[in-house]
Amino acid sequence: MDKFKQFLKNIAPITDKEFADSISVFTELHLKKGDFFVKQDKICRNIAFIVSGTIRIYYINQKSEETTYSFCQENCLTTSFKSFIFQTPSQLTLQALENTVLLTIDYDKLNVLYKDYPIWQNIGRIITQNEFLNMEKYASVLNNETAKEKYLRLLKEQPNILQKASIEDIASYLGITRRTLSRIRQEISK
Amino acid sequence: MDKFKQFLKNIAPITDKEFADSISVFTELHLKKGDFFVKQDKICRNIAFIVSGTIRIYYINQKSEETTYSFCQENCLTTSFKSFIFQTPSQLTLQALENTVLLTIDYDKLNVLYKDYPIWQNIGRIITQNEFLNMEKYASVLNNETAKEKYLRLLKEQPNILQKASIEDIASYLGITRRTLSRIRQEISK
DNA sequence: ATCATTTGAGGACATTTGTCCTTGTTAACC
DNA sequence: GGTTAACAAGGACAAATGTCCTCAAATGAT
Repeated sequence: MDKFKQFLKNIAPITDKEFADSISVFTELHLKKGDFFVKQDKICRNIAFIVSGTIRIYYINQKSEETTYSFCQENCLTTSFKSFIFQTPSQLTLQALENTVLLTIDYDKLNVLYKDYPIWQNIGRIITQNEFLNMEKYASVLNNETAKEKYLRLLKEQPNILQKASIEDIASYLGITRRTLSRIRQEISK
Repeated sequence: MDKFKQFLKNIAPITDKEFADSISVFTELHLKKGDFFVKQDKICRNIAFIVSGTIRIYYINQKSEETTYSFCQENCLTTSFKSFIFQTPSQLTLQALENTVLLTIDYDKLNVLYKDYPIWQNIGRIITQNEFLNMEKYASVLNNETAKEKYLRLLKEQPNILQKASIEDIASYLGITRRTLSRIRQEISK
């Protein structure tokens, strides 16, 4: 709970009272390794704060290959954004890579918060902005960096992902093949 | 003006009265080919609706190369998003690829609209969402498509960009070199 | 514990892409 | 109108990455 409060306070000046009122509509959800938080083609009803654990988001691309969209870890929010905001079927799948604890809120309850607490409007807007900036950064990396640079960046930014995700998952996140990632790892280990 | 009204109505149900009140705080700006709308390291004070023309957004990457971030055309919004929302120096440069007509509004005036007209809060939120979804799409393309696929996609989605942007600009947008783009174009022309 | 399945490393070769360069063409400027 | 600079095409070779594959180790299930 404290983690979530701190997370929100870093976004907007939510009062303790507002937080206490709000937190009561969140639900704690425990996922086991391999469990799904959102499945493809289902409408994503919830957005979640990750208290602990790791969620892998992926989709099936035009070539029918699984592509990792992102790895979400502790102290981050996770959802199938497009599906959640439009309440349409999700193209993304969200799956726990390890046992994971979430604080979730569903679409209707979030809209009640938006209505009752103006601060939540700010929080919602800022979160969307942050998601945009993250995606912009990711696109810039994909556009400008070599396979090796992208891998080293991931190691630096999410060092523990290596212990949690498979080589396959990481390769598709970086937009390269397993073979290329294997070569890079070999080269680095020297 | 009508173009802009239609654009806004497609986003949120703004009334004719609200539109008439709002439009008065926008400024029409005419850029000649080559003129800058936003320069790197300056704070981006304005957001603009493109009435006609084309804006190229680019940045200098870690290897000191110009990288095209996007091509914005008629009936779209354009700004250096991060710089505008945080009012911090822009990493992006926005330049007209041809004579361009804009409707612009500055940061302070937009915040007045947010305050006075709740509908503008919605518009602002939805625009941010759309920007996110565009960026998500772009990242997905960069991650999954080959050079040729990316080029064909650009041809399909922004066919007239070829007449307006240089091969260099297009190559950096697609994350490939001039040489590769030249080969693709040769192959296609057969 | 045993067997089957999944996963990661890496060989061999093909393909794609990049680098460096030259050339011809177009466009811009005095 | 002639000169210069910018731009696009493409040759030759190098480097990076992908494809297909095998093998060994790790993991999971019975």
